[in-house]
Amino acid sequence: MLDERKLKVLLAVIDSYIVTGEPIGSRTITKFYDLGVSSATIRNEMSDLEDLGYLNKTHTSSGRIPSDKAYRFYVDNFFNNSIIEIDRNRKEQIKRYIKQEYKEIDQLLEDLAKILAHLTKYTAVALSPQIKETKIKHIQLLPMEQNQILSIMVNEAGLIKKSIINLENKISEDNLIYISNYLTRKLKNKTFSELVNEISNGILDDYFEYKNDLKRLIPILSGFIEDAEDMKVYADGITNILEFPEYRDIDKAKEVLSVLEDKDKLIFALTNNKLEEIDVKIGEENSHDCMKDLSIITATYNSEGEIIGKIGIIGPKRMNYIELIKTIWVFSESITDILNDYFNCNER
Amino acid sequence: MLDERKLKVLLAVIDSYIVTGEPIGSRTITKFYDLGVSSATIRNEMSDLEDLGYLNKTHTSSGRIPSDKAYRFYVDNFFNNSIIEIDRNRKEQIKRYIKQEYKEIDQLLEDLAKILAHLTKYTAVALSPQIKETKIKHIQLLPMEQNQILSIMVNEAGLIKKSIINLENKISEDNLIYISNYLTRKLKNKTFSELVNEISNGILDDYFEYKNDLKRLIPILSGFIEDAEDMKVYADGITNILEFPEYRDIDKAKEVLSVLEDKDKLIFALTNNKLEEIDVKIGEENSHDCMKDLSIITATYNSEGEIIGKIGIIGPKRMNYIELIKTIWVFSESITDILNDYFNCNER
DNA sequence: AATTAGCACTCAATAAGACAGAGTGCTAAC
DNA sequence: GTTAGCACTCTGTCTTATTGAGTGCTAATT
Repeated sequence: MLDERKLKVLLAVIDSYIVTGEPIGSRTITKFYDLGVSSATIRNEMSDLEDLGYLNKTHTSSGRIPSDKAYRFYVDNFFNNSIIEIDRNRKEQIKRYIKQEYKEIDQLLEDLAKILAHLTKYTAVALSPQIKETKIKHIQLLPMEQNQILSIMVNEAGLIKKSIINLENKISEDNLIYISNYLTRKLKNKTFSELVNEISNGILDDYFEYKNDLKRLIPILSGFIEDAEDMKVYADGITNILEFPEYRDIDKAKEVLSVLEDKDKLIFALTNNKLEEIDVKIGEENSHDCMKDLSIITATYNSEGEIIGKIGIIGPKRMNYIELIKTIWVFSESITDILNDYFNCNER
Repeated sequence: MLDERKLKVLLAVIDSYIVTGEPIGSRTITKFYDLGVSSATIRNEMSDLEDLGYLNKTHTSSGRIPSDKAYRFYVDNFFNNSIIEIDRNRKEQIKRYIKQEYKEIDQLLEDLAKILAHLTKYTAVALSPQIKETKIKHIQLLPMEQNQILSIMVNEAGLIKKSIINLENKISEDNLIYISNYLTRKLKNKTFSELVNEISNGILDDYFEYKNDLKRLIPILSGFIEDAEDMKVYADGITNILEFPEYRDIDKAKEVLSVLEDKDKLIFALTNNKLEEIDVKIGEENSHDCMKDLSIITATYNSEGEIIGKIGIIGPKRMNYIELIKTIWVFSESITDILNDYFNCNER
């Protein structure tokens, strides 16, 4: 579609703009990129590229900057999974940071977001597992004082969802233990969202000696499970954005920072895309209008072969996509590894 | 110490600077504050106030701005607990926001920080209970797969601390239940930090049939309790700071935002003061150098009559201390109320 | 003796003009 | 098809002038 020279010119513009953040003109290109033709020729090519939608101008006599289409073209053509020979060194480096054993995945994600932000100088975000889609490993009901019971559910990621439930009548401790075991046996390895269905489909309807007690619990448990929807997102390095010259202007900065501070918007940005290992959303491709000047790269992480969460970076569209994709890939792999090493509480 | 006219002038300067953020001169004071004397007189008074350390100039011919000493004087003289007739309306307003029942105090704090930030247009911070100083209400050990056990501790604030522990040899389920009950009986209503002491002092040394199993657990539990130190802090409205004209300058903004984004610094700022119901730190009074241009107002919240956490707001030193103190007071009271209503799992 | 009018002086912010630098687009020559 | 050359454009920066809000001092007034 683009002949070789046009391609070279386009890459030169992208490359230059990524590092300097300034529009680049034809003469500067001839000076810094060896294309073997004069600036006038470059000028003509650039004019063509502008007509084709790959380049923009900031004003009539300015140099050119890449359009969203140009970045998309760049990413699509110069990134493919083969590029990612897992960078062992970098992976080791990350793992060195993560010395301590993590008791909770949330702490791990928070720390990793911090490291990722520090390493890339962008804003890093991490989405904690969508509880609904993780598998239950253990259910336990515990007696508290009065008529309160504590319900605990442990999932495959070691994440523990717990709640204090108020009942009208007391259930004896022995019964609770019995019911716990029964529930665990019946529901183990189902996801939380399956669980809600199964309960209403009567999976728990067979004969069971504490059935009456169980019946009183079920509506409470279901309700409790339904609000397992709440996802958590960890963001770090929000202020890194201010280092970019495009946000020297405080009003622009305000606009983008308030988006980055808004967890709902972050969650939306992280969930509203395909569940691909690596996903890149450039500018206008973001469904949220407030993010049309930003790009976001996300990678998924897995537990037991299932995608359970995401980690990503957000920044101005002008970013070194290929490098960042590599970095984030390493992070997502590291999370998956760590989940397998530390949190797995299942029959290996 | 200050005669009445000086006091009036000082209050005029503070009042004006709080609302405009601009240095104020003698003529402007005569125009907007009715002091019954000419600008020349005000000028002389202002010069005196400067000598006394209450006012500063930004340059030789600028108007005056209040010094830290002036704010301190203002807060000390015009705030006393009697000012706070609890504003019932505002309290009801806040409680309306908090309709849903909270299962976890952390969620409550996060939401309240958001509301407080929204209401005040400052950065709001909330410190979750210092686990070490809260009382244990329940201890439970649960068997997982293989040699893992799950340990759960519930405290008075409904906050649940849990951990997966790897053991070398399995402990039977019955034994675990027995041990759990024993631990709960022995350690209930002690704080986590007392617990560490008591364990090493041999509180668990009396005869107990599963003593051998217990012995294997104790070092693990102690270690686990010790890192209960990690406090969580929730911050919201960080970007509100950018609305203040003093942070039009991006470098100043960067400086302060990176402080507000740094959870360690926030925790330090929230913990490094007296445990008073209301504490106000103005500029230089903050021990951290990076906060010398900021003020922070904190209020404590209680559970069972014991202070267990704090909520606060951070902003430029130019803030309406009295109003904000009132607001934050209402918030801290609301948290205390909610903790008593929802989370209390003790023998009332 | 305290207050005030008057005046010289200062500093910051703003606006206007000049100018340099990097760029485009077009035309004519190679 | 390429390129040299040139007129033109726009931004950013530098200088200079001007205005406005302020101070501090002195001398006159109450």
